[in-house]
Amino acid sequence: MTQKQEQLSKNQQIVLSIIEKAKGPLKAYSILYNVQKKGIKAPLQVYRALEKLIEIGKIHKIESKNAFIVCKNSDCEISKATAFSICEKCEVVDEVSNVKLSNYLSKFNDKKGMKFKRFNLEFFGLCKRCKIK
Amino acid sequence: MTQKQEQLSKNQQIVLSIIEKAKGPLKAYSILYNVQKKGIKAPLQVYRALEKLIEIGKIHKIESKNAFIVCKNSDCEISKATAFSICEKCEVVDEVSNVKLSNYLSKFNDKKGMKFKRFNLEFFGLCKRCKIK
DNA sequence: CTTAATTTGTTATAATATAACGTTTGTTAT
DNA sequence: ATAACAAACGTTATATTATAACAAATTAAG
Ligand SMILES: [Zn+2]
Ligand SMILES: [Zn+2]
Ligand SMILES: [Zn+2]
Ligand SMILES: [Zn+2]
Repeated sequence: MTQKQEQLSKNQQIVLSIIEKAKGPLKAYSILYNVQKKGIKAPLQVYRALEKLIEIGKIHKIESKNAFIVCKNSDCEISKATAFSICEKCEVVDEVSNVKLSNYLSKFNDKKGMKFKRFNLEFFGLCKRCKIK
Repeated sequence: MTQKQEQLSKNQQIVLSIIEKAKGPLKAYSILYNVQKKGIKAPLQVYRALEKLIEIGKIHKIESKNAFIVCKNSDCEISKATAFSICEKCEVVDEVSNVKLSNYLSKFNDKKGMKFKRFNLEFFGLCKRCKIK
């Protein structure tokens, strides 16, 4: 009987729950400070948990910010197709869930004969709130 | 009489020429080692040049690799719309130049009322050479 | 139980990037 | 030309992000 549902380890659970509670992306060392009371003492423990959580699609890394955010789309086809909107002023980040966009990019083919397995897209601009001000 | 063509400073020229000569993306400290014979001694001198070169669209940052590559599309509308293909095996990086893709993404609108000014897209996969092996 | 794989704990260090300061150089307008 | 301003420079120190290396503990499977 194959275990389909990945079982998270203790550290993985701790790190995930911090990221889930956060309103926006968290940086690795900010996560570290937040979990030190729970027994996680070293950066590596955080980074290892992050690595696994990304791998199984529970969280994503916002590359332009070196920060980590929970996946809001039931695990994004295991992180193969990710898109985010990022406000350049207030830094609010939101995961873009648009099937058309996702399909368009997933089907996109390079002229050079390269077959893409994965993409990450980051949009930048001003969010509704910041536009008004 | 307004100076339309940006004139690069000495350090900016040095850093740009290193990046232009490179076959792929270069990391900041690798650039630093390469230019130490030319009088640039400190990381900040490199980072400042990189910042300006990005701003004027001469180079781009590959966010997932923390590396810098020359723009191959006559300065990419001043870096407002960038896309790259990245081989996960040999790490070769290529700038994707596709007008349809660029238009599609430039016109993409968020449901949340956010107007995007800029995007960066990174595709991952195996390049032609690496697929064969 | 045994073996292999994963996860953990720990120390140290590598790699990436910016703060703060004062100086120099380049541009613009008088 | 020179005063005023902005941009670029040089330098030192430090902050931030991430991984190497190794041993111990835990878990999953046969
Ligand atoms: Zn997601
Ligand atoms: Zn905002
Ligand atoms: Zn370009
Ligand atoms: Zn390749």
